[in-house]
Amino acid sequence: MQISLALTTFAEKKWNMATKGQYTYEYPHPAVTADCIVFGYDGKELKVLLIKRGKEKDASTTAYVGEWALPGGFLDVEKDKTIAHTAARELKEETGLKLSVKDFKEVGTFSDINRDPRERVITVAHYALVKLAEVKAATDAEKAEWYSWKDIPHLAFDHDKILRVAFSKLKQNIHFEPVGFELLSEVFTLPQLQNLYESILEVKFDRRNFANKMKHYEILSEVEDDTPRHGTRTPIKYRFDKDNYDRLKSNGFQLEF
Amino acid sequence: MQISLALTTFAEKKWNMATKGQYTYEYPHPAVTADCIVFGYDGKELKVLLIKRGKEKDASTTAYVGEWALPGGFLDVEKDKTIAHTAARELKEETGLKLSVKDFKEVGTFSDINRDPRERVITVAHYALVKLAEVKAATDAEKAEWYSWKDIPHLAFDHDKILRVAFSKLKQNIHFEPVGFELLSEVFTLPQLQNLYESILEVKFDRRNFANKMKHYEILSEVEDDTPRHGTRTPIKYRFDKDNYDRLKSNGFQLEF
DNA sequence: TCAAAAGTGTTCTCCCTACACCCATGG
DNA sequence: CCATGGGTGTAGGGAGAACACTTTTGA
Repeated sequence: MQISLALTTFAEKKWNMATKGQYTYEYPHPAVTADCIVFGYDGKELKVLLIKRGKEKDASTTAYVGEWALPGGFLDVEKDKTIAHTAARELKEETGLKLSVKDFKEVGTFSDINRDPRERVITVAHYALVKLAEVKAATDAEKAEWYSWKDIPHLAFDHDKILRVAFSKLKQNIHFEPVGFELLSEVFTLPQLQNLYESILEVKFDRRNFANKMKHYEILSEVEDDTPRHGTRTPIKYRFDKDNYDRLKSNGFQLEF
Repeated sequence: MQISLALTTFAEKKWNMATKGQYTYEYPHPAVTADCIVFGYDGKELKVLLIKRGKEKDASTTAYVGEWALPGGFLDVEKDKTIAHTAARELKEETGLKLSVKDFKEVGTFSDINRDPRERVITVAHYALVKLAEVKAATDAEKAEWYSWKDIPHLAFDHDKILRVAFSKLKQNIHFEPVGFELLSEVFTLPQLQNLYESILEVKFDRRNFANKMKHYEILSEVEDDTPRHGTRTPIKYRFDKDNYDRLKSNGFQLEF
């Protein structure tokens, strides 16, 4: 719906400009976009959702055609209640992924005067954390692709920089946010949780210490498995204890690593 | 310079609109502003720099005339290299305070569709920390006023909300940033430093534990006073040991409170 | 003279860290 | 059968938290 509107606007640009003086201001305005950094985790690696630019837009008005980029697009001045709504709407349009507005956390504003060759464009970057297993089917493989964090291609515009900043924000927020909740599937193992923290924080932890600390927080509860474990080779499955987590959080807690 | 340009644009709005079709886009663009939250500390209380709106602009085009607000203003699409440059430029124009672009830390974007009654305006809030004693003389008392944090009046637009968010960002960043360096005058006392941390974190510390911890970091050095202290009633003066602080910081340290 | 402000040191506890062995599975 | 992956417990050290008394000055 929104896509077709954007397409029309772009396609009609030439005669619009000549015949209608559509939107006029007494001093220059920048264009404003929202970009999305969607992080996913498959139990092994941290991943990011990227799109290939220009597949379906008029190439003459689209920069960086054929390059990989972060999903995102222009603020709808009349309809988007906030810039986070822009992020959610554009993500849906470009990748099929439907997230709630409050799943987006603001990363920051990128406003370098020449960051877009077409006109002055200011972008507000947002990141979101998703359970990869649960959303993979919902992402439109025609347009979007999940890239391993360690294997990201060069991106269009200043999106390389935006991605780096988004990752460092995630790295900071991991101390205050329930990152595990949001990235892991509902049932997970301790090694998976540890690997996730190690991926984001870019450090290695001692297995025993990590397990001790996690147990100490009392936010994990064992999932009783149908198949009784014989050895220790197959890891124990856990799920988050949301009640305990919420109680900790409301007391102003902080995950320390 | 920029002020006169803005004034002209505003004053000429009516006939500009009619005679010139100045800046036209094929789809609507929002206006973009930068707002500044300047925190200062006088050794007793945390303060914020506010301006009174509309004293010198055409009232018919200015919203919230006569109310207090955060300093800030519109992005100059052609000249401001980044939105932080907007913040620095507008702060200078509106309050006389001249800060470097890198003194501003981004707080976030405020984009509610109705936050400005005139047109869609998105603002990027920035905070800055200044040594109140050193800049007080430089702020234009005609236009701007320093308000104690505990005594802030109701503000125009959504600036109340912006201020709250800025303060909570400051509260977070205090764990990673040398807030003392930036807010305290060069020479200060331990009680002042403690009071500053208590003001920002909204907690009380035990005097002895606070002193122990600070000494342990080895980032304070005593300033030998000309007048030898008789009793303990007059506090010892310190300055920051920048070398030690930088060394700690480069090793990835974190102030814990 | 009394209240308020500032300096100082010790003990206890808890959490973080370092560290090694066993078991089961799959190749 | 051996390499890999996963589970588990303990001892030591360091840092945070709790805690009281003395001195001086200003009211």
